[in-house]
Amino acid sequence: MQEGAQVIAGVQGAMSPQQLIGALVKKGELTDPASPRGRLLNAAARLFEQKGFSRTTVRDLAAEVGILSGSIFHHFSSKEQILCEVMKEVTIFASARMRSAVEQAASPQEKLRACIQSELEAIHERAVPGFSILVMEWRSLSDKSQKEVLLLRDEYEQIWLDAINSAHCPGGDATVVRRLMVGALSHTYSWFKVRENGLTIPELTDRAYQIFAPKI
Amino acid sequence: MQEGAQVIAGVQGAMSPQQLIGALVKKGELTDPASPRGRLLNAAARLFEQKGFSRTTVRDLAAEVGILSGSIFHHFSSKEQILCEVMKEVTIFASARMRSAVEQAASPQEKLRACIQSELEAIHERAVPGFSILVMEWRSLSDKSQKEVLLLRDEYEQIWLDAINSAHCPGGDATVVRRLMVGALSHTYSWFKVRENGLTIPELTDRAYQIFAPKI
DNA sequence: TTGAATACCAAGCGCTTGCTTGGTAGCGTT
DNA sequence: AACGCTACCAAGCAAGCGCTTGGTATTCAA
Repeated sequence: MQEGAQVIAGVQGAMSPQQLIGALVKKGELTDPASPRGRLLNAAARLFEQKGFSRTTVRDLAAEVGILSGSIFHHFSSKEQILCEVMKEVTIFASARMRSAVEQAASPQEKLRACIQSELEAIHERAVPGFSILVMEWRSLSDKSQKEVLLLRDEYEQIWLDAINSAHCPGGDATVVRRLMVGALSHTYSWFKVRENGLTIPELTDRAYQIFAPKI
Repeated sequence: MQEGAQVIAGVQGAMSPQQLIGALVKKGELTDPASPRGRLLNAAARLFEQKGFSRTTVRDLAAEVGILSGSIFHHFSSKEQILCEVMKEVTIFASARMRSAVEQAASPQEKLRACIQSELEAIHERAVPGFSILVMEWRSLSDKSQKEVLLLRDEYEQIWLDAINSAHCPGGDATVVRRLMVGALSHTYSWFKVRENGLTIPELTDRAYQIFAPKI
């Protein structure tokens, strides 16, 4: 059993989101989504993403999980701490997801494409609920919390930078390219809808790849 | 003198922001920034951009122009209306600015480059204070206000779409390309700083152009 | 000289906000 | 049976919020 899980973990791309979450929970890197704290974090991720951090009240959040607002502060010390914890867990999960997607890809070009698709899936599928919060609500965090999240964020960005460098994208150094790309991709949250019978995520990935990847 | 101004207006790219604002005020399209209402709108644009709409209180805004909070509602019916008016005036000004920049450019490629540079200047120079609000605070507007702003926004976007189409950018239809671009460019607000002795705006324009324009 | 319009003050209302406090029900351990 | 721990409720506080009301000083046209 353990060995079987190891094998599956080796080909992580084949892991379902639930499997990946389970593995990360076991390692103690994520909060169990079935626990009271975990349910609060998931609900907060959804609400902060839908309505924005400052337009979400602790009463909204409490109602979402079926408790009273005061009870939230048995699990968290402040509303801002909830945002911080959400961002940290979202980052950890998105990193693990993208790393496994990149590992599955063979060529540098495919790795870059995997990054793009992984981030788009994180934003639009249920893959990583709350991912867009990372960009949209950054200013709602205190300086102290920003530093905490940034430590985890660096891992995530390093995967991107490696992919961009290896693929030899145009537009100068990888940092600038990545920053332009994170803007382009995260902004899709406000206009791209999966359900409409228009663009699909793989198609949108293609468009972005055509733009950012080197044209031969 | 008047003729001289006319000549300069003909080559509108040479107009200073103050001249352009003056012309638009004369046409009744913008509020006079020297009027009480105009000073409130300018202060609101600065504050909403710096701190975000919901983190800016009417008391903050009142203090910024040196009046009491209640006096604001002599000029506006609600805080949200202020945001709406700011967005409308910002859009009108940015449209006029970009149109003149595009008219000055000769080739389709130069027109696209002019669009990119104009939008980056709008975001980062004092050129169009509050421009980033258009993207960042969109969700803070009511549906009704969104429609009002959208009418003006369409003009602005049409300039972009024409430029993208004429320049034959990769990445499929112009609408998607523009949407990826607006994300990339507006997100620069949170990482690009003019003062640092790093990238300049023309240099950043080049990077973005290299990415989005067709490579030969 | 009067009257209307503009721009603002002074005071505060009603509501919502994040958060606190004191207490309790359920549960597993000893 | 007694304990301690977790998870929660019930009630509400203090502060801050957008906004209202009634009144005043200044300006300018009639």
